[in-house]
Amino acid sequence: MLEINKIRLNKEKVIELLRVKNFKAAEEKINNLIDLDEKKRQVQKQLEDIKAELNVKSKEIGQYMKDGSKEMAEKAKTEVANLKENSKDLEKELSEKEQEIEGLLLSIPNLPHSSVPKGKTAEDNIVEYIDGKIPKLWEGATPHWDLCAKYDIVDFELGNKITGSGFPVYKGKGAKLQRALINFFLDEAVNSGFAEVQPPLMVNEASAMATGQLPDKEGQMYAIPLDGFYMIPTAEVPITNIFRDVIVSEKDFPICKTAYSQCFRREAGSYGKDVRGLNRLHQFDKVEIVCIDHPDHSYEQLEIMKKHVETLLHKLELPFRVLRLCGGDMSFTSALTFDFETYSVAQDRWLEVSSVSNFETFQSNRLKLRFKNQEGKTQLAHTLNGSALALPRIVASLLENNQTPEGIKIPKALIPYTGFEIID
RNA sequence: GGAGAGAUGGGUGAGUGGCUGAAACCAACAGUUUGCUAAACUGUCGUACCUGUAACGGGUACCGGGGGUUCGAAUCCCCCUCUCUCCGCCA
Repeated sequence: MLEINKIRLNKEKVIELLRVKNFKAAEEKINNLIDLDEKKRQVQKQLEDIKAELNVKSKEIGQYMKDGSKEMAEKAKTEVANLKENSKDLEKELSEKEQEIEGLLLSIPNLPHSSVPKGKTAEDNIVEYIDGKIPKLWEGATPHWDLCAKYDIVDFELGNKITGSGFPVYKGKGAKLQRALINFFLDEAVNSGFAEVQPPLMVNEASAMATGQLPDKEGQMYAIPLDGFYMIPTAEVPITNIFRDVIVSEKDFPICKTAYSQCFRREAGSYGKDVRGLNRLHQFDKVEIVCIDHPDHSYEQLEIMKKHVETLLHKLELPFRVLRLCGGDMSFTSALTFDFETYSVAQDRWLEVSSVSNFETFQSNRLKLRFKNQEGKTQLAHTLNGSALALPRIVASLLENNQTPEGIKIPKALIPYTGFEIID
């Protein structure tokens, strides 16, 4: 959520930046917002003046009662009654205005960083660089879903029976590979200075609201209405909520956390080859990294996080490219996002395996995550997060790229974790 | 799931209708003293919003959350959430 005061002070700039994000009706909404805010403040001032008077009068009544001057007290009481009548309408108006403003603010996306390219769709993203060699496959090479069946390591049909599509059952070496990747990613993150946490997989409404899943993305999450909980779509939600309503100490920056969790996404509306095999699941595993940092240093931290993801992909020996997302393809909450995509040879396509973003103060404003700056004032911190990494597409790429007539070769870095060198 | 107790500022904890934005202690921060550390002493020490002065000023709200009673609520009433203790169940 953007800060109303900043919008007020930089109206033109805000509108201009919202256009980069292809936000429709930017000018109209911002004007409306500023107008509402102006009126709200007028009403608030009137109301508070009345309340101040009420408070004074109430104290006087107390004094009259003590002195025994009943008449004076009664007189003051009628005066107070009138004031109260006026304040009721104002109070109603104020809360209406506040709700309207809140609603509007929630509907406005984060402002893009100055380096974000203009553009509407994924086509307009900028390829920053491509890293690694794309392997040549042997003649009998097939997409990962065939390999999963061939080696009996991921069973989609069985998952369909137990739950439904998008809930695969990992078996044998497939299950072990999952465990290996999770441990590998966690160990790497911890070695890079991220503190490990194991958060709940369900969150309450307040948490989902604070990180922006609610109200707009409600349909993306699995809900448990009986208890008012939501299954987490990413560990970002519980980890970031550690810092909800918290004032951190400036000397603790950067605060870096990592967590493994399973993630649950309804992915309503997805279909076709995009969702085949491991490409898109309703339940999947991911190791997430989250950082909280000082506004002056958050973009340096973003680079550190990018480097970390790069290192993981190098160690897994996967070819990848890094995209700087354009305004139209970025998420609602992000100010700058880099996507990492591995090349999955048998499918002949790039698969998104990580997304690393700086949210600046967009999340922390709703979270009320602040720190005391050097002048002793509280100020919103910057939040960042990234996947490091999401498993299914990594598995897809590993299976496809490393397939040989003898079986699927495990990258060196992973062998200590799997305990085997080949899936056959 | 049953019974009871409770929720106050960073922490402990006082406060049952106006003198309480909230005692006291601890922690923290700043200063004085000291050869350094420690101790002692002095001071500061919640958040948000509105307003804006020559002024570090003025105002409003907040004592788990929401609603109510009252001229006036941390204090009384109702609902909810959470915590603790005992019992039950259980990996």
